Amino acid sequence: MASASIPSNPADLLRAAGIKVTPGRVRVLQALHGARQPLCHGEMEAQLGVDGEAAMDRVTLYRILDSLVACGLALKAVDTRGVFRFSAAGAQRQHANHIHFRCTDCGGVFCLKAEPPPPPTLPEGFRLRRAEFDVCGTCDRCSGDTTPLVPR
Amino acid sequence: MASASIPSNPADLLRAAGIKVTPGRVRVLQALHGARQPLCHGEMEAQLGVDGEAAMDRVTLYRILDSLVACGLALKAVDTRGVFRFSAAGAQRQHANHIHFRCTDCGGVFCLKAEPPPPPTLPEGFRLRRAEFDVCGTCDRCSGDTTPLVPR
DNA sequence: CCACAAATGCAACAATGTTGCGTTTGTGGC
DNA sequence: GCCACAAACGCAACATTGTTGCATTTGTGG
Repeated sequence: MASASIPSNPADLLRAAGIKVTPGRVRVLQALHGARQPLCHGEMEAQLGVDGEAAMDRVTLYRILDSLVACGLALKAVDTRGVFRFSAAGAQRQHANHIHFRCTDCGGVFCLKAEPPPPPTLPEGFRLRRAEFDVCGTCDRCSGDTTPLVPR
Repeated sequence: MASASIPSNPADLLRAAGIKVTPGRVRVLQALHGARQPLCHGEMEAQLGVDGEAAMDRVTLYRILDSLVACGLALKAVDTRGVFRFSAAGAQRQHANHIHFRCTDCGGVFCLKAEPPPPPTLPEGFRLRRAEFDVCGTCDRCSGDTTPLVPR
């Protein structure tokens, strides 16, 4: 097998990003890539404990996550409860060109066909970093059966 | 002047909502209505201190905010730093037909001229509750002076 | 005006995230 | 393979934001 020009295993990703390859970082990156949705700090701690290895220090985990975000290998966001959630960068690339629908009932995320709207023009001096169309409501299953969902 | 059928002062709003009218709640509701953007707990504490009256107990403020949310007089959301922000219910109506730009640096919210994009069509059975165009980056002041903002 | 439930103030606690500092470890150079 | 050094780690302590328990005060209906 020839050497991969597009690195995909955690160690290579870390090397390519220019930060040291440590067991902790490899484990965290693996966990992020294996996750089907962004993980918060606590979930990640639990996840890592399952590996059979000793649980990682809380602060170290925070620092690893920060370093991954800083070098672009991970993304940081905040959920509705105000907790930071981390996801592997690149995981969202496949989710680039369509809109997501979030079910507020079951928490599920669904991909819509529609293209995201173009970013708006900003006033002088403003810099756009991210523009996201946040669409939420209830999915087909959750809409159907029970919840009247406070129409007020 | 006839009795108002649409109550608008804090005390009447509280009465109409069916919860006790207390000085604290009136003050908080006034602050919320006077605010040009959602306030976090700390900002509200500061705001209330300015009134000349004694600052309110931290826990009491939390509970007042919760009670206002519970009876529908206030709305609770979470900002990018993971902090809860509260706004007067109805206050968002005047903010309905344009896009908001959120500065990730100073936390400020700015109103853009552009109209919000039309809501996407949903698959069968899905119910839309909210569609919001979330635009963020750095405002003119924060973009200008200091931060290189990790261009990497 | 009274009684009672609701609201408040205080203290303590809980969850999440950060800082300082001494020790360990990955990495480049030999 | 070995060394030195900076980066990463582990630990302890701290900071911020939000919550819970409980005794006291206060708004409201009668």
